[in-house]
Amino acid sequence: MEQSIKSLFPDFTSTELINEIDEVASLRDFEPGDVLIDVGGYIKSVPLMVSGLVKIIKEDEEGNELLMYYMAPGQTCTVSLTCCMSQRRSEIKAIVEEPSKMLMIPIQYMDEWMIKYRDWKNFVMNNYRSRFEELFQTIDCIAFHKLDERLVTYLKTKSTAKGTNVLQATHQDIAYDLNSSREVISRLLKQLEKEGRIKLGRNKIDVSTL
DNA sequence: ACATTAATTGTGT
DNA sequence: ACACAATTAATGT
Repeated sequence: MEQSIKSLFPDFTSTELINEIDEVASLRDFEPGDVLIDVGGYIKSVPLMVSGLVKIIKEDEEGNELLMYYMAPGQTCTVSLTCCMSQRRSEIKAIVEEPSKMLMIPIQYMDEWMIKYRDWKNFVMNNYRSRFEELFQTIDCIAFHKLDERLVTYLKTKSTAKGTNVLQATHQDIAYDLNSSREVISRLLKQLEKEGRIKLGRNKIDVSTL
């Protein structure tokens, strides 16, 4: 246990911190479709990702979604950190995409750990930085690039996040993530296939040649 | 193995 | 964006 925490979260250097995590955290399993946190919700525990994949989306009043970024093993939910520190409600929704395990840490430890453990603070800050970078990239993509380029970026991001070249998704799923329509995605995918950049199949997209 | 049906994908307007 | 056609996978008989 101790070893796996160390290798997953290299930022944790002090044994006191690791021991305390070991003590107060509970390991929980999540299934695809589970909602970690919804818009407007408060949070009671901060998750440390051990395995799996979670997607973070922004949702507007009409229920239109937009993929923000993925949360992968070794990371934490930045939003839940801000939420618990300032007692604010969540602006986003987190949906489990692949069976996942996470260490749940009750939020009452957060304030204390920030002061007590330098390495915890580092971890949180590093996490912030990488999340911000990802977000900037996403914003850049939305603001300055056409949908076809966004789609390519999306496919690349998704395949690295999932660690596979064959993505399991319907055109509709992708359309939701990019806040577009299914027909448009179908046509763009078809185009990419014609260009020989991907291979299409029902419910799957082979991205290995992208 | 075949028919039925639901889900996914393709296309024209 | 909508309507509909075509194709594919899943399921029952």
